[in-house]
Amino acid sequence: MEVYFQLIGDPASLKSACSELEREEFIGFDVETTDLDPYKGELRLVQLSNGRETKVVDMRAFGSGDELKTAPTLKPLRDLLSSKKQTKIAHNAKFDTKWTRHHLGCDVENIYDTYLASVLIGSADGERRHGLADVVQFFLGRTLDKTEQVSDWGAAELSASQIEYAAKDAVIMLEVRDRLHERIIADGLTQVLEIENQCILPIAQMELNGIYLDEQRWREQLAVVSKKQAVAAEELQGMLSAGVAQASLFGRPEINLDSIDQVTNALQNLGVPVEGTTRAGALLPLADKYPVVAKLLEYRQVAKASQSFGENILSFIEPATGRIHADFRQIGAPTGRFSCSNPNLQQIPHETEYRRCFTAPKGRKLVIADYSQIELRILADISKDKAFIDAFQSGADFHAATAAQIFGIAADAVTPDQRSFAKRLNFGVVYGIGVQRFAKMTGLSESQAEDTLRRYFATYPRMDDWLRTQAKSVLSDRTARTLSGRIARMRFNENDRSEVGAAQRYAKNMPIQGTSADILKRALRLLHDDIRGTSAKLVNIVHDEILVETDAADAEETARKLENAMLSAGREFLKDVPVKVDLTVSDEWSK
DNA sequence: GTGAAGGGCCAC
DNA sequence: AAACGTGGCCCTTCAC
Repeated sequence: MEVYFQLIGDPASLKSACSELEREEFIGFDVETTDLDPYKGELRLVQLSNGRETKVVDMRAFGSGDELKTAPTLKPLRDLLSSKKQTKIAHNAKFDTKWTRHHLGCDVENIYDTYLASVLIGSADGERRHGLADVVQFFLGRTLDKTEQVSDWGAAELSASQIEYAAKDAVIMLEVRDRLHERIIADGLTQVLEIENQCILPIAQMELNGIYLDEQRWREQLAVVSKKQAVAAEELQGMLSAGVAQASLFGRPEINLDSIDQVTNALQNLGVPVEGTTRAGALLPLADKYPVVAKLLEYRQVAKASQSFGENILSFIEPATGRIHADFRQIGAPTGRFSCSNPNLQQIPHETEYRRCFTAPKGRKLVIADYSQIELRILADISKDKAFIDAFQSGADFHAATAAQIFGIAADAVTPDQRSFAKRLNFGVVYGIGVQRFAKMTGLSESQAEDTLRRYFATYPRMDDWLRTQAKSVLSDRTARTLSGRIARMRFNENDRSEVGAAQRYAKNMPIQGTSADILKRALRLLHDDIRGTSAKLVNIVHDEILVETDAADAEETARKLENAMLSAGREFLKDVPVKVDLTVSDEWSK
């Protein structure tokens, strides 16, 4: 395929190129960089295409480092990218957007992400890869050569092949979008794609913002845990060795305490009845009778703490900012939930000792907001169950209300145990819990558990209907959708009871979990638009929780904006159930 | 040496 | 143990 491009290396050419492109409705957009990390590398090329010809801007011609952010000669480029008039089509636009924000100093507006579009379509199609070359192959039936992607973009002189490659990636975006968009419309995915496209900018900004971790506090906590681990390891080693058949010539045989095989073996030699798994839930009943089991559980706990939440997380502190810039995958799960890695900021232990290490720097505050019982509210709204909705509308303690209903007592007579029981039941229902699991969870006999579930579902008959409908329709449909239209396809062998059961539970849970993700993403955009230009910075999200860092003086205003964004987003989806957000303003990520 | 799988466990 | 949904990280084990 012949590629037409113009290499741009002077202000006058850039200006005329940008005014040409201003007249376009769609612009293919791509960048080439010397690193994957905008805090480490250089923005080398910016490519803009109208689908016929590509403008390849050589950024070195306009300055280096921070100069680019303010260079007046780059204003036409900034204006074009931040204009809402033309749609900028990019593949995995979070990447290009981060580089543009950090090196050019502007936001890319009106983004169409062909990567996210392909992922959304793929959820309905089944497994497929979503790299640009894969998408081009699948949707256009053409082969795209990506070998130059990993070439040296820091070279003094870029080769003709490199520039041609750069141009090609941008020019093809328009055609890719056209084909993807036919499927987006046909599959009923326009609303969810809009939510995703609008969410890119907030996430790109959040990754650049990073979150501040008080290294000294973290190290203090780590020291405490490491010491506990050493003590527990020593004690456990001693207790386990007693059961090993023969001591070696060199004294007590060492058991690898992290080896399930070796530990199981040692426990069995001591007469502890372990078979199959050694996970905490299974061992807990044995802990009373066997001190060595209790010690193992203690060791596991501190080992997990010091291994998963120890020194390693400190290595993610970016020297340039002193903060942690994790990777967020916008469609991390088919339900639409985010996933997070390097490090995973969504799995920091809830204990204060850990969370309090994530702090606001001096003069700043953290505004922390989370949706209250959002998944149960979604279930109430989707199922339109009157008693369920009433319980939320009354504003009463929802779990206590459920307890009162299933135990047939007055709301003010509910004991803490009964409330806790109802809470576990409410959560279990969202996951499609069955009689057996519920019985084990609560210690009830199976017939008692069955009876309790029957009473529960009798209390909320329309919810029962909805769950049953989901379980039934998935058998023929093999799909489930959220309120935004996000779709997930299930693959299962209809003759395999456990696979069918899993698909049915997924069909119950996916619309609930996924609608929660829809709402959060919508909230992130509303928040982004409302805090732009203020001291407030998005720093973390954890499924139903948003953390914003702000100047202390602006904390109250930021809190109001965050609450409003979350409530508005929730109300766009939930028509019959009130949305509730809990807010905290603090110096650290804890209450 | 490296990578995948399995087990376990952290979050919501 | 698990017929309770979604992720990622750490460690061991084992194959290449």
